[in-house]
Amino acid sequence: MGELDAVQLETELLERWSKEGTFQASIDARRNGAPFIFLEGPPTANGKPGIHHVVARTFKDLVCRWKAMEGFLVERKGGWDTHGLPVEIEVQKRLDLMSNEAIEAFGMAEFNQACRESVWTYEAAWREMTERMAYWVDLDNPYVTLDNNYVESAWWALKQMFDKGLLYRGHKVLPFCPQTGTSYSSHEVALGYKEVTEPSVYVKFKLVDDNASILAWTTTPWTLPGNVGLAVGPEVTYARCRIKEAAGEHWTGAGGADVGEEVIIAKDLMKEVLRHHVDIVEEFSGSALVGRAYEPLFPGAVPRGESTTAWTVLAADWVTTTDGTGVVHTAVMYGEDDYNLGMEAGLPAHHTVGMDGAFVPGIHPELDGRYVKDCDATIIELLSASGGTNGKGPSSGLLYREKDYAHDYPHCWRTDHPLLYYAMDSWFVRMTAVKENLLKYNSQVEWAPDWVGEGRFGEWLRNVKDWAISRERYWGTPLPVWRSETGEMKCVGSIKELQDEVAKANAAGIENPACPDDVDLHRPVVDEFTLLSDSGLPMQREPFVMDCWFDSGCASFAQWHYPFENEDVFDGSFPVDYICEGVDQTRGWFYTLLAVSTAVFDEMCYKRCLSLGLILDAEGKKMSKSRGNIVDPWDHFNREGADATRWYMVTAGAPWNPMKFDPNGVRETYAKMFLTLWNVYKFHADYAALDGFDPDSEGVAVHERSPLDRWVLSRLASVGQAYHENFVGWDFHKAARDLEDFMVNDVSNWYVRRSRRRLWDEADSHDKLSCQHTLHEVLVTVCRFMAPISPFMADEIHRNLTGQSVHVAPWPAGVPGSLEGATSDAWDEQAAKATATLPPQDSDLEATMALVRELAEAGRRIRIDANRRQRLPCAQGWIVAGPNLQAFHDLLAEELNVESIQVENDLDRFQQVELAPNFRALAPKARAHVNDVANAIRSADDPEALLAEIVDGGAEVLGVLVEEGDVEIKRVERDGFAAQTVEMNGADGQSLHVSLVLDMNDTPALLSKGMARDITRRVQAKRKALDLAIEATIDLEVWMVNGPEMMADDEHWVASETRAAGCVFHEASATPPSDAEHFEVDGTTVHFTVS
RNA sequence: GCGCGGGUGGCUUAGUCGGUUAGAGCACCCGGCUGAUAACCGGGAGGUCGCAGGUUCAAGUCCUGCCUCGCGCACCA
Repeated sequence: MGELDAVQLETELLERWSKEGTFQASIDARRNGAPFIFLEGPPTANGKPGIHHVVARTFKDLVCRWKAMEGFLVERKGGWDTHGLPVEIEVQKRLDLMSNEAIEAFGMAEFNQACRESVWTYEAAWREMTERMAYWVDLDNPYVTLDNNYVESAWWALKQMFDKGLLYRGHKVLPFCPQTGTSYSSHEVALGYKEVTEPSVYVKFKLVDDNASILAWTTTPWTLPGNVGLAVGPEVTYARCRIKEAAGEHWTGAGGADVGEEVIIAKDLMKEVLRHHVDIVEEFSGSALVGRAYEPLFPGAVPRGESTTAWTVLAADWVTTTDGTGVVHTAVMYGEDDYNLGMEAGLPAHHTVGMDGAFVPGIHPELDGRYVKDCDATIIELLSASGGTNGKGPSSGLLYREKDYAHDYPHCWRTDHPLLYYAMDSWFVRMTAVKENLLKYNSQVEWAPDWVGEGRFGEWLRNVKDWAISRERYWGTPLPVWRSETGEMKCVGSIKELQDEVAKANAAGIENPACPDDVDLHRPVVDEFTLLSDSGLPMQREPFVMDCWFDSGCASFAQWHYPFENEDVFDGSFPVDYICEGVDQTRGWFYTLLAVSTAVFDEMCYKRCLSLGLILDAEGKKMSKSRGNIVDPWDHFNREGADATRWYMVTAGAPWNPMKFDPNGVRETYAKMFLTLWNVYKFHADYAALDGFDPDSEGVAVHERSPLDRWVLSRLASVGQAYHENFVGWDFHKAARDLEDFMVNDVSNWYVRRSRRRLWDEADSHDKLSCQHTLHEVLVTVCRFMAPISPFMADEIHRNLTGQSVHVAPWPAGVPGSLEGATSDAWDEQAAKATATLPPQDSDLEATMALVRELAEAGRRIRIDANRRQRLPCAQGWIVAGPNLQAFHDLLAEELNVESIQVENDLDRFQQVELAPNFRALAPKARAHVNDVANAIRSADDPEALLAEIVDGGAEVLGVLVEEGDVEIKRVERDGFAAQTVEMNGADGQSLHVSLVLDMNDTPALLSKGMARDITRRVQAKRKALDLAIEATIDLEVWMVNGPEMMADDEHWVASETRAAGCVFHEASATPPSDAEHFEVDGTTVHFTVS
């Protein structure tokens, strides 16, 4: 029997699949089926694939394969995400172009060319991984987001939005990364929150015409030079406090206040903020402060311009007293609320910080030109100086306190630098205008798990913000909007339109480069076109590219170059049936798909979405390059194979739960599921070959087969049915765990073990044929069920058994996709049943066999308790109570090693009654006494008598009338017998107590027989050690010291079992040769030689 | 801070409507069985079911608070 080499098996199959075109065949075979549309979330190929990609691809693949087996037509177009910041950053690192200036000096065209190439860096690695793991997807005709066709479709979509008024140009405060020079949308920001501890400061804003200062708090000292206002809550109560005495020694950090100095702060926050003993001089509401002027902290940093409200106190109803001082420092350009308030109140809008993240000249000699995040200490120092930064503060300076403040702050998801909130020009999609539709379509999606859709994703949609889609970058889908000086705008939705507009501009005398049909829709090419506005002005393209999430959000139609081509294909495949990605895509792809389809088509995009949990390492830590705990899928592909890796990933837990990837788990899966399956198959195949078994020959009707056969077939049907239902409910892990358990425990450890002797029979027999058919049917069906999860071994075995690939085989639970009028939206159970191929179920038989197996185990326990070795037979075994097991008496006798099985009808001979309280029934009657009553029942002196009384109308126990339903009657073996009792659930739901009793008396015949078995076992082991062929014959000689009298029949039995042509049992006086094997059992020493 | 999902022997995990002694696998120990595979069977050791309260005759399960891990939201001053 050949050893299993899973890796070789798989690589050979891969070759075969590729030679035979099995993937295509599996699609073609369902050409007439109803379509099931899968949409691939495009990965970027400029990073190496890891084990988490294998997980996602396994779940994508298994659903597609499953649906295909159900008869659906499942085409699977691959895709690549090729634009965006990740690509640019890779290239920037490689070419050492760490700023936008550097890129422009290098040349935008050259830079973008480098990006275009960089995108494919790991394509080969992705392809190899994809093929090796058997993810069936069409990588030869994928959609690629950088293709002109794809970009053109994206342009078309933008124009739809533009025409609907959903695309607009705005000026907003956005999270901005000075390193990459670009702002981010909220879903990108969400990728980069990190907890940081930074100095926060309480600053005194000295009032003009008053000695008091208003205290305000900020966590971003770098925004202080930009301060132009203070916001107070009009309803909030503020207190004017006078410092009573100097602070104690516990003061830490910079800042302070002199005795007699006065500060204004929200009354509720005095305790929180003030570190001095103070007297409250006065209390007033915030509105009393409104309009008061204060001294600018950095005079001259912001020009006053026309503003009359600059450096005064303003009212804002969003000011709270949950933290800070109840006074909000307002720097118009660096906070969303600040900006809105500033616009309302007419504060000067002036940048104190450049796009490079450094202070602009003229702020302060010590700050100008420095990166703002490096200036915290300097600013604190400047404020603390006597008189403060403006020289008009108190002698204690303008800083009251500094305090380290820990909070989550957004960081650039690519460069890890802190983001700055920064007012800038940007383009937006008005998602807030279609919020209701987003919610409506989301509610129609079948989410797995459902709480992601309702909870996490729903939450996100309820808080939806306009989508900032423009990026001040180079490599991406260019924003197709041209704009004139006066703000006239035109959005271009196709190449044709661009050509028309260029022609129009050229006709008006504008000079433009050529615009051929294959014009590259990227920067800088498109930047060079100047178009003509309706009023005759030149228009330049808005110099942005799109958020790359917008690209992938267009995948459902842009993959088909819709609407320029493939209109019918698109119409037939939208919305898609199924997508599957990691839960981290909730705000990524899951959102952008829905956002685009809602804005463009006013429709949902996907009907079902499987959201996968994160992949953690064996310790439960997130896998990341920096931690170095990434698992390389090839470690397992090359050791246990892709089958075991995939099966492990599916069985490790619910798909949406975080998965701890334990390399040892893969090994375990291999040893259990795949070795077992393979050996069962080999067992079948070897005998089938030996006997010339033909599965297509006339079989044996199931009802004519042995109970063992009917049992395993019934189990197959039960497990298969549940397997299918678990698939439908997304519980792939439960399905696979149950199938594995069935394979290992029911098929291998019981059915095959019990059937071995049936196949040894060298003559053709009805029973042998039944067994072969049964095993054949079990294996074929198991292979079909497991094929979606682990497609290799299932195919190998299926091909060998049927001559056909499992991947074109039908799903055993039915093939609804092939039925007339089928849709992918619902499993038509009635219709599908007609095509199901599961064998008949017999639940009584399953329950009976469960009992038989328990009795067999009970027998082993009895022997251990009684210290009787397994191979020494017992004369007799009694089965007490329970159902009729006649059909299994032979089997049990063999398992138990007893000469005969008898049914004992007199229960009392071997069993006694035990009573247990039924709390559910008893509790309402006995109430607080239930435990006392329960104990009384349990410890009754004479349970039989008590039971009789209960049955006879009820017994009074501690004042409670105990009736039949109040107790559970348990029958257990009587003390003093070699017996065990097992419990089973009868067909009527009653629990039955069945005892097994073994006769422990020895007779010469039993001792002889037992010895024969021991000798046989040793000789067989020796044969195996000598590596003899199964049919090889031997000569056997046996010597015994202190042995039992051997019966002639037993000696013959030993000879025949061990295929001993010559077999000699020597007289007790004979001396064995010195090289004889020997062993000892129950006081007998046995020597033997095999030759 | 708010929301979601977790926390059950060394590890992985099951646990229904609240019901008697919390179930399995891996690893470990002892024993058995085997022409049966990296197998199988029996037994053992190993559990304050995150912590603390509460409801109840009875809580891994329900309620409240807290701790902790992960994820998400808000992060504002």
